[in-house]
Amino acid sequence: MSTGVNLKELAAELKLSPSTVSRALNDSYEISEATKKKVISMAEKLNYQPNPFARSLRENKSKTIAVVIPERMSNFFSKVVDGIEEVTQEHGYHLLVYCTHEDVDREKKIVNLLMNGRADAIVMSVSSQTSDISHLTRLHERGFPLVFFDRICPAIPTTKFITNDYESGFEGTKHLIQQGCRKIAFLMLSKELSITKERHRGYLDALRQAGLSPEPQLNITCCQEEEENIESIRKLLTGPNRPDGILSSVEKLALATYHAVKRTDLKIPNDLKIISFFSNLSIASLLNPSLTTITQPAFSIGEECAKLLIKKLTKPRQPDLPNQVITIPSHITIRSSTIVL
Amino acid sequence: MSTGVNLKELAAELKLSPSTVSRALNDSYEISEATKKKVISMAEKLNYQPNPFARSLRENKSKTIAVVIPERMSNFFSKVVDGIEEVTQEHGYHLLVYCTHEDVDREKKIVNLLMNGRADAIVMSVSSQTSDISHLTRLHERGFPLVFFDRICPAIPTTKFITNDYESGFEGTKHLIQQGCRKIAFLMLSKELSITKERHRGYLDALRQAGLSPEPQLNITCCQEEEENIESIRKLLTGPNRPDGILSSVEKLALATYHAVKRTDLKIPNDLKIISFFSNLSIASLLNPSLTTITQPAFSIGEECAKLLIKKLTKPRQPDLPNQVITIPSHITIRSSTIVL
DNA sequence: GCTAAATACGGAAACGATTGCACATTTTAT
DNA sequence: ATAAAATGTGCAATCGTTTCCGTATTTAGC
Repeated sequence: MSTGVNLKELAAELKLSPSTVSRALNDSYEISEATKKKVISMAEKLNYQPNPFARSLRENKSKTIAVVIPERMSNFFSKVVDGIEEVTQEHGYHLLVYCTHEDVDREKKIVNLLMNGRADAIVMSVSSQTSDISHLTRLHERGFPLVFFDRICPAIPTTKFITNDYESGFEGTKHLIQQGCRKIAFLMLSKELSITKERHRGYLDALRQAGLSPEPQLNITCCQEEEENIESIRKLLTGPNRPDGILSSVEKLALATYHAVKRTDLKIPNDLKIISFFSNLSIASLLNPSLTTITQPAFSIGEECAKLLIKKLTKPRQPDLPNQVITIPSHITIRSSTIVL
Repeated sequence: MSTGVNLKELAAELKLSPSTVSRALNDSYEISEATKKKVISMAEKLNYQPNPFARSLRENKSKTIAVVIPERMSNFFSKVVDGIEEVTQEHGYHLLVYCTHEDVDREKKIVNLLMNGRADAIVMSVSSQTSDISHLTRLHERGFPLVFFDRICPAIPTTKFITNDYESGFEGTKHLIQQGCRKIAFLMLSKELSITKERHRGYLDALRQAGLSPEPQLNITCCQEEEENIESIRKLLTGPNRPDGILSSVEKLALATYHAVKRTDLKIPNDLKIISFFSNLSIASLLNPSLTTITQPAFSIGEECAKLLIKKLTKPRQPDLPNQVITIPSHITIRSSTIVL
């Protein structure tokens, strides 16, 4: 419906051939400065816009990057996408954004759809339900540029961007121990997730280093239903084996914990201390009491993913994306949820 | 790089012509069931994926919808996009998502980029800085399918989806008055915004109905810098003309108000009552005190936008999008920030 | 003054799909 | 038995670019 002029019409108007006009617009050395000027001014006058599909078809690239995330209602993922957009937009790239809602089947469908070349690359964070990664290996084996961030697939030999999950888990736990906690629970979304594994490893090592023995009942695997999570945590908090500290490996479980605590007569931080991976600093300081957070550099992670891909896609003869894990450190901000005054 | 088989190769493999194969895959009546079977099974075997750009070029449609929002870090906009994706995905549509960061220039650039047909339609919420809407009228005049939601352009004759802003502003203010407020401030992002105007109109009418006179100094226009907003609000709260109630027309300003209050020794709800348009229910109830909210049906808004566009784009001879405003009502949830026990 | 190179441009193929038209074969109608 | 219609398939144009060639004109070199 939005049919402006095309190259042929523009050429006819200029009494030139389409090939000349195309070259002029692409600033080819074969075209004289005089005709370049004429072509450009006429193109502007007629508001010529090259058809992106014709170009994509011919050049076999779409100037589009697909972003696949498990949820939109998360400060972390929103910031990552902002970071990606910040650098891709400068280079004229467009962003297709897909949300899996933590559903592997949806993830597979999306990935399979993307195999037809609609996007030149994918940057993704896998769903918490993803254990079979055949759809991703297939994609990668076809040579499709793919980078992971945060929730990565270690088995796929490409570049991954993460934060220092192990250290953060370790330091977070250590902080709780230093504040006097002896029974520390670990909250996670899924055991499959790379981030859970690493953060949990840090948690365990910190416990061991302090001479505390890990208790399996203190590891809580949550689900997608907020209400269900709140109840699981409430039961934990009112049960016989009540923790005195909580390390939450994802943002939403910290909020669930606050909800759960409201249903008990426990007080944070006196009866329970909590620290969480959390990206929404404004909210963290407004919670009551304010939440001690491990803040991931979400925006930077997005930027780095995008920079790498842009380099790969725009420079002439780039090698495959190297199989490496790039770590951008998080930082801990201590607030009231772990400090008894 | 991800070059699978194309139609010609698939046809060669089957010893058929490309046209026959194309028709078979598109379930044309001209092709016998026998060959359809053969073609389909071979297509699956070779994992044939039609090239989306060739198809788009030929059919002059992209199966893509562009979404333009002012920010990603907002529960409201995230939910709207989720709603849009929910219905578009079913119909095989893809979503290009752009964020203007409340910047008109970025908005114009994005809209101009979209004029080349990369997307079949646009669904958008304008930036708070948008007063010149020439880029949008141009788009619409070219016949480009365009729908607005929440922050709409009343001057552009197309379909817009909003919530009952006037009534919500009215009822919210009325609620504050019923709780004893006499000096009610109104917080907004920009006077230009459709939502500000309507919500403010409701606010003014509620004041008048209660015999209260509106005071211009109680209308606070905020900006993009959270810290700056917090300080403006703090000054308001500690100044000589201190309000005893606040109606915040957007989510982020409610949070800024909570921050500002923390810097004073005022107590919510005793010294100050607050109600806000707010979509993150989980957070609203965790704030201290919990926040009385006007909740917009974000997901439904997204769904409705998408349903309308899908109908327009997939049914054969659809008329232009009608010039109408469709209202989906918000609802007020009273919590502690407006109720003195 | 004649060849060689440089300059500036046009013609046409190609990218991968869809589709109007033609055509051969079979079926139906008379 | 023959014309007409129905069926199943192929050829080739088309969508709007880019780019490989080819070529005409000018400039340079000796």
